[in-house]
Amino acid sequence: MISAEPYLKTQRVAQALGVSVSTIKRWVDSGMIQAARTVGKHRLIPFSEALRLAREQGFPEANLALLSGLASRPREQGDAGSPVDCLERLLREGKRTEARSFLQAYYRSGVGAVGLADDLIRPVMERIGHGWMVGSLDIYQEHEATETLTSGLRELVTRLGPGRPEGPLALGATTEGDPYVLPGLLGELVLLELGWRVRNLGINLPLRSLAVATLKHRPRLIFLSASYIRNEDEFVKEYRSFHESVAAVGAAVIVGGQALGPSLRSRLLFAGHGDRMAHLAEFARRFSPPAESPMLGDAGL
Amino acid sequence: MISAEPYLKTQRVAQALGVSVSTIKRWVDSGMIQAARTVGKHRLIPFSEALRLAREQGFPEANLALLSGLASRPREQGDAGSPVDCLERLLREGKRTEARSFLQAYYRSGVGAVGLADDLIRPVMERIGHGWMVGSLDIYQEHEATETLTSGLRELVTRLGPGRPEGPLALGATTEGDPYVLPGLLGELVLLELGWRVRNLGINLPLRSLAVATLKHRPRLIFLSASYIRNEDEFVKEYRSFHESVAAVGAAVIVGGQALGPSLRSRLLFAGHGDRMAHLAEFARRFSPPAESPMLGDAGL
DNA sequence: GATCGAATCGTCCAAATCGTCCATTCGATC
DNA sequence: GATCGAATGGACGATTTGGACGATTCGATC
Repeated sequence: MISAEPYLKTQRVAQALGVSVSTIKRWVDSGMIQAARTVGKHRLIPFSEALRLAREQGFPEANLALLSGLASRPREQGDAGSPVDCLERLLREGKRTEARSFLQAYYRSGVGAVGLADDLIRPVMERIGHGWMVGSLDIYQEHEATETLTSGLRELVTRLGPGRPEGPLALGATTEGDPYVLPGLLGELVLLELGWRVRNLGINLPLRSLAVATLKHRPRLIFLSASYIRNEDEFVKEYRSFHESVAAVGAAVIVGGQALGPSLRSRLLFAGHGDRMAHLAEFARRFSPPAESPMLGDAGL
Repeated sequence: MISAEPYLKTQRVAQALGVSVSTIKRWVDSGMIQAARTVGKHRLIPFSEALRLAREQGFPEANLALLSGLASRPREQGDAGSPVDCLERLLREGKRTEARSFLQAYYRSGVGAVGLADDLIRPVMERIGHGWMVGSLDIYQEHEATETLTSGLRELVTRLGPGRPEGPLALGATTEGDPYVLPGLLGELVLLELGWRVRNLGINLPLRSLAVATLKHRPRLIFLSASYIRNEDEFVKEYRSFHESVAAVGAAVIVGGQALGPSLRSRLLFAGHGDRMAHLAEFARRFSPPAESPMLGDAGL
């Protein structure tokens, strides 16, 4: 269960990040952490800010469990094996609540959205997909696994909040005919964690419509997931038209997904491509705080 | 009614501002917050005061709306008209956070899952769908609206929890080729509220696989939503095979969705049919022992 | 109108945070 | 090796906050 505690005090954040209270206070005062103040001048740090800082600064030993008020979970039954093994087992057995708890506990352990996506969810869903192919799993089990993960990820997305109001904007979408929600959700999570504002337009979106949204919202980044493409030639044609709108507003496109093999990619124009969320994160970092954030100027951390 | 209750109690404000109840009481007593009193000395804090405090503390307004589980908003902007009008406007304008808050506030106002589904979400989505048809809305806006509602509904589902362990089991699914997630989520919400355990197998599920799941989990009820059917004859054939499995475990099937017109329905065997969630609820009540409804209170967030 | 659980009341005190100052540490530079 | 600037961690009294307590009020239900 996700803690309902929305704001953290200095000591909590200090413990979580492994620094002193004084340092947290100084970081807040210098603007590195955006925090509100109580009438009595106490600092209130939004959960999302603490989490963003923890990931951005790359605290490997950050005890993110403290951020959520989550006591370190004792090893329960079923925790044997690697995290991937464990989650796969829970999903196969249809243990939704347990799977969701495990998912969120894993996230809290400090791996961040990228680790969650690339090291846990992706391999698990590959295995489940494989099990479905070879017949050891029924379709409904694959559906149920997706449903469970979707539910857990949406909870995390909601928890991370709408993003920083002044953060750069990213649009996310999945191509027409593509029914896979998980990549879009994971992308949203990754970018939220990096301080972006994200509008995830969901699955099965025609590129024409994504172009309209691009012109209207003028994002700095667009992440497009394509796990399935009905007609490649038609897709390429629509993509080129779409890319004109993108160029018009100066946005960057990063594409991903199994459907975009090398041959197809060679016919498209985009700023980045990646199979993993790590690629998306790396890419986004180059685009996120270059101009406006004074926080990186003083600290070469 | 959504627009009643112009005052907030101490606890609400405390949660919204991220401080304790004691602090709110002290602030009111010291005059920092102007508040009225009931005859029994309870503090009544005008929403505008809470809003002012939130601004002074430096929190974005959206946070306040989200965290206070807002049952009422000031009439400043946007709340004019019926709840349907209001939610439609928020969705059209892409105000996700506000729309989600509104959705949840509406639910908390006591209408229950059935009222939420039939009186708010269904008409709103009909309007949005209509706007898309006539071209006043782009596809991405329809997608975004669905995305927003999905997110809000999932949050409610998660909070209603996995259902009572001893409650009767229901399976939910949406037919193959049907991409609409909302009916399934609403059905899940309705049944959870009635004390059922629910396994929602999600969209785009072949009936063959639903049959397998039925044999394995042996539910008492199956709710099947069909907004789109590719091939009616094939569907009828598969449905009959599916219904054998259903009969084998003694489950009841209730079907719904636009795709199931009268002519098609006459060819199918089911225990119930309904266009509205009220039908599903009524039907489910007959199949489950009288259960107290675990309506979600204000303590959810 | 009577009843009952949940929320709030007022009051109290321990605990946490405030701002400030200073010693220490760590690189970079001279 | 010495020096300097920047960042950190800890200590100080003053202030603010959070939680506990029994009594009271609210609100929903019968």
